[in-house]
Formats: sequence, structure tokens, C-alpha cells
Amino acid sequence: MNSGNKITINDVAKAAGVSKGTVDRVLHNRGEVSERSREKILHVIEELGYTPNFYASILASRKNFNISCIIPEFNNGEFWALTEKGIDSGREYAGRFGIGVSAVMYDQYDIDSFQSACESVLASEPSGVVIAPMFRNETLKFAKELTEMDVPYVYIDSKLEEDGYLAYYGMPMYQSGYLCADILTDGRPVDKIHVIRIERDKRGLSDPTITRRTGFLDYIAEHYPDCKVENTFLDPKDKASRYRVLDGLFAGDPEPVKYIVMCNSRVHFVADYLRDRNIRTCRVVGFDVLERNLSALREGFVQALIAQHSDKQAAAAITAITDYLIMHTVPSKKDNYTQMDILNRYNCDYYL
Amino acid sequence: MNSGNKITINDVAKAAGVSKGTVDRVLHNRGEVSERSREKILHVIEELGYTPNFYASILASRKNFNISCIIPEFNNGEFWALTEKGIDSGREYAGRFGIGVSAVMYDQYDIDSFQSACESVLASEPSGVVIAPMFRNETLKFAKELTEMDVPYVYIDSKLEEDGYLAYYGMPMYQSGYLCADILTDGRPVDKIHVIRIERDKRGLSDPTITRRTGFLDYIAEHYPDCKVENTFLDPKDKASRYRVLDGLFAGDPEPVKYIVMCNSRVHFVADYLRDRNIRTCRVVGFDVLERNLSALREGFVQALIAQHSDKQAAAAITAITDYLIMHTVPSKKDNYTQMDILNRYNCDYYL
DNA sequence: CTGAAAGCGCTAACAA
DNA sequence: TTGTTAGCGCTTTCAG
Repeated sequence: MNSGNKITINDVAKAAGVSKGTVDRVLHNRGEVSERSREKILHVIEELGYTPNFYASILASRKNFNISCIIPEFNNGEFWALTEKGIDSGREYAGRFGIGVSAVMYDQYDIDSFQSACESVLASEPSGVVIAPMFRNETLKFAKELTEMDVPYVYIDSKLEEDGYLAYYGMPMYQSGYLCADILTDGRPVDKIHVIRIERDKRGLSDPTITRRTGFLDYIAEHYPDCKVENTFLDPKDKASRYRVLDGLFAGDPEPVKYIVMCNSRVHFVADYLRDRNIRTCRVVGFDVLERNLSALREGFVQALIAQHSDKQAAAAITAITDYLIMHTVPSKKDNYTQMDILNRYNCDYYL
Repeated sequence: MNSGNKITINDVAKAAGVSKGTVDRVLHNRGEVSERSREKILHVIEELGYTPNFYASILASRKNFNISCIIPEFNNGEFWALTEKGIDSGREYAGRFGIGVSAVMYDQYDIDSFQSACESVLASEPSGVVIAPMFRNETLKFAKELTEMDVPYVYIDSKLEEDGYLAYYGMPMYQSGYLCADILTDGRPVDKIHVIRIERDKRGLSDPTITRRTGFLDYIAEHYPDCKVENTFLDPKDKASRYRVLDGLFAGDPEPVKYIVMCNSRVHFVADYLRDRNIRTCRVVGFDVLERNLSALREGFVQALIAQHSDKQAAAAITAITDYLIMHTVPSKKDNYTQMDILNRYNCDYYL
């Protein structure tokens, strides 16, 4: 790794009594070397403690690596925007090695768009890919093709159960729900909790936060078995409808609404409502540092946010592939679980 | 930054009608170039969008950069151990560019040792230094000398009011105390809080956590003006004495001890006592992720820890200097305040 | 199967 | 003040 050492490929060649061309051949396993030479060279390398200077290597081999990132498309201020920032900083790192990084987006509610994203990436013959998977079977198929083409890939956000990937960077979803419940209840008994969810209209797509919600519910069941949990569904595209539903919730419930949680990044839907109705009597907890969530946190309409550095995940993914491509190193850990950050009004301004 | 571009110093030379030697001269401001050529070259560089390939640059100039880090010495498991880990990962990064990184430690209770650390670093003619300052005047003097020698330096942990430094990476101390108070009180009125402190015996050395304690007290005064705050001092080197003092605290106080805070990293002193006496009725909050603090957190003798990635600070410092040395970039932000992490038993295992 | 040689883009003498 | 030249350590033809 350290290029500060002095012994070069020339030293090795000399010591082994061959030319550097031959040394290079064994270094890169491109055959055509007699067993005798190979062994001799390997031995000398070992003995001298030779490590290649990959700056010289990069310079000499004008290869053209490129990394593709496949993530859901998004609007400004949404969850995946942060991931894209991470891609940007990953791109800067990779760029230093002359490696290009491109992002291709898909509609997370549309399998076809995911498939065509994968196809177009495959067609571009990437040197490596990072992928935030949403569709299980399609991803599995894609992963298999990548493996066959011998291109390394790393998962971010979530991963599948196959294990051909180079690395994974994501949040421990179950634990994040568990933690969230502790933060919401403040470790004290609670009578009733309202879980606000998003209507997933199209084609019964799987809910990516189901594992998190399970963690949340498990905590409640374990600590406060008597606590009631009520689900309420909001339409992400229809503000008026959301207000109607929430009005119903606040008016209709015999006991006042006190504890509210959302297991996805849209807690600002609730915060907006509370702000407009000037309701400050709820304890509200949600996830992720969208700008709108942060505002709600600062203004006191949300008490806490569980956050993760999803930008770092993307950046780490790109770094991992870059290092793999350039210096053939694999990440020290294959599965990397991001820390879960607890944000409140007093520490949120120092986040990001 | 991106070396993927194709235009080289040769292209520039050709387009400007000079030789690459001359281009190199203006690139590195090493004079001896006519105003005419300089302007022409600068213009061409602009026009072509030339950016240097610093791998070639590194390769060609076999410079011998080295970075020195000056931090307090420590025992296993103490606060500064984490910083050293960060130095290690910074060393890995710098090593890729053939830059060596060395750490020199000083006794944070001994000015002389700090001075001699500085002197020895100065004598080694470092290319850059990162420093965790503990002694104001001596650091100021040191900084001045570095500036004169034209060697870049970055502060970690805390910084001084002068501004010759390249960057600073540290925690917002005041805010961390403020946050801590919020966590300790859980946002609810409290009658009395015990602030446990460390006896600073020698020479009345300044307490590095005083700013943090101020933040803590300000929060309490602002939110709960009637809350009593009592200071208790512990001897870091004498366990028996600590137990005596704490026994006195728990026995002597008319009202039961309920809220305990320590503004430094030694909350494990309190936790050890509580564990031994099997006291589980206190809410205890402290700072930093020492292994002993984490155990206490897991076992429930400490309810929360405010933490920072001090390893990242050191690593970032080294990265900043490396990038400055190699590609002449300055950090995008000069003062970098680390995020403050709130740890409890449910998220601490995913930290670090 | 192997060696020789020509670069990769840049730096740093050394001449001029 | 400037051009020329010899490398830095490695990759990659191209001959043998």
C-alpha cells in the first residue's frame, strides 16, 4: 500500500535474473511464464518485500475504468438526494485515479424502469457498479450477470441474501426501528402510539421499511405489551387528503393523540400538518435528515430524528470499488452497518 | 482534480509556443519566466482546461514529505487512543502518496514535555503538522514558528484564536454541554444535579472541558433556574478515595442522588462505583466512547454518552495536509465541527 | 517463453 | 529567461 518503499520492479527483475517484462507478467498473472521463473520471481518478491507503486502503474496503463451507480430517482430534498451527494464525493475520489463515475436512476415504483436501468448499465460495460436494490428478483438476476462478466458490485442501502457482492454499506433496519421506539417512548410506559404510514398504491410493491417497523413493534411489545398501536395511512401525493385523514385522527380519537411515529423519511407530512393546525402536544419521531424534517425538528414539531449518513454509504461504496480496481484491495469488512444517529434540536445543526 | 482528462503539459506547451519546462515553471511559480510567457501560458491553461496529473507529478518528483502529529500520551482505552487510531488511518492515506506520518506524544500535565515535543518536531523539519493543543502560549509560539518555516498545520480537538492554521477539526464544546444537559434531564424539570469533576492537582492547569461545563450549566439555568447543581471532585489516580467521596455523596445528601453528569471522558469512574454498590436509581450521562464507558452504557449504569468521532478528526487532519501537499488544495471549510452523537444502549453497538 | 524498448505526464537538472 | 534531456516505476508492444 505504502509507496514510500524503495524497491522497484527493476530490483526484483535483477535479483531474479530476468527482465522486468517477465516480472510484470507474473505480477498480473498473464501466463506465458515458465514455472521456474515464476517461482523464482515470487520468491524474490517475498524476500525483498516488494510492493508495486500503483501511481506508476496507473500512469503507464492508460486503462479506462468507469463505475456506474444505480439508485432510485428523486426530487430535490428527498432521501436519495443525499445519496447522490455521496456519489459526487465518491466521484471526486475515483476521479483522482482517472475513473469516471456515472449515476443511472430508476423509478422505484416501476420494475420495468429498474430493469432497463440494469440493462443500460450492463451495456456500458462498467468496471464496477454500486446498486441500491428495490426489486429482489431482478437484482438477483442482475447480480448474476455482473458476476459472470466479472465486474465487482457493491450494495448500498439494502442488500440481498446472495453473496457475490464486494461489500455492503447500509443501516441496520431492524435495530433502527427498535431504537426509534426507545426514543419515542423515552423509556417510559405509553398507552397508545400512532404509526403513520404511506399508502403504497401501485402493484402492491413491497414496503422497504417493513423491517424497521418490525423492530419498532417488537420493542413496544417487549416493553409495553399493553400499549395500543394504531396504523394510519397517508397519500404521499395528496395533501388535502392527508389533512383530512389527520383531522379525522385528531378529532375522532377518544383519547388525545400523543405519540406519533413514521418509519420512513416523510415525517414532514405530519409536521406540516401539526404546524398548520398549531398542535404542539405530540411527541413525534421520524427518520432521515431531509431539509423539511430538519426544519420541523428545529421548530419543535418533531422531537427526534433517527438518521444515517447515507451520503457516506455511497461514497464508501465507490471508494471500495476504486480501491479494488486500482490496488486490488478488498474492503476489510464486507458488511458495513452505518451508525444510527439520534438527532434533536440541540445537535442537528452540527450534522452533515 | 480529475486526471481523466487528456490534455497534458505538452499540449499546453505546444499551444503556448514554449517548452514544457517553462510551463512547469509557471505551474509552480518558480519564477524565472517572462511576463509574456507566463500570461500566454496561463491563458492557454485556462482555455484548454488543463489540470495537472499529479500521479505523474508524484512519480517524477521524488520528494520526501512527512507529517508529524502532536497529541497527549495516553494509556490503553483512554480518550486519545481513538485519536491514534485516526492517525493510523490517516497514515494509510498519506502512505499512498509516499508521505510518512509520525506521532509524538506529550504529557498533558507537563508544559515542558509539550515544549520539547514541539522542538523535536521542529527539528525534524516536517512538511506539515497536526496538533492537539493543551497549552495556549506555547502553542501560539509553536504556530508562529511553523508559519515562519512555511509548514502547514492543522488543529484537532481544540484550536486557538490565531488563524494561521490550515484547518481545524473538533467538537463544538459549548454546544456539547448544552446538549448533554438536555439528554440528562430528558427535557423535564429536575431538582438537583450532581456534576462530578476531576481533581486537577498539578500547577492549576486549565480544565479542557470548562467550555462544555459552561454550556451544560447555561442550559440548566435557562430551563430550570431552580435546579441545584452540586460539584464533587474525584481523584483520577485513587480509586479508594473516589469510593469514599461517592459514598459520602450518596449517604450524606438529604435528598437521593438522582442525576449525575461528567463533562469529561471519565464517567466510567462513576459507573464502576454504581456497579460495585449495585445502585441503579441514577440517571448518568457522560462523554466519549471509551471501552469502559461503553460497557457501563450496555449494562445500564450510564444512560447516555455524548460522543464524537475523534478518530475521524485526526484522519481528516492528515488527509487535509496530504491533499495540500500533493495537490495544493485547501480544505473547503477551515473550521470543521464534528457532529455530536447521542449514544444509548440501542445504538452504541453500531458506533465506530 | 522472454527481453528490449518505447512511452505514460511530469520534474529537475543542465545548458544555452 | 528558456529549451533540452534524463529519468520516476510501470505497462505494453514487438521481436525473437
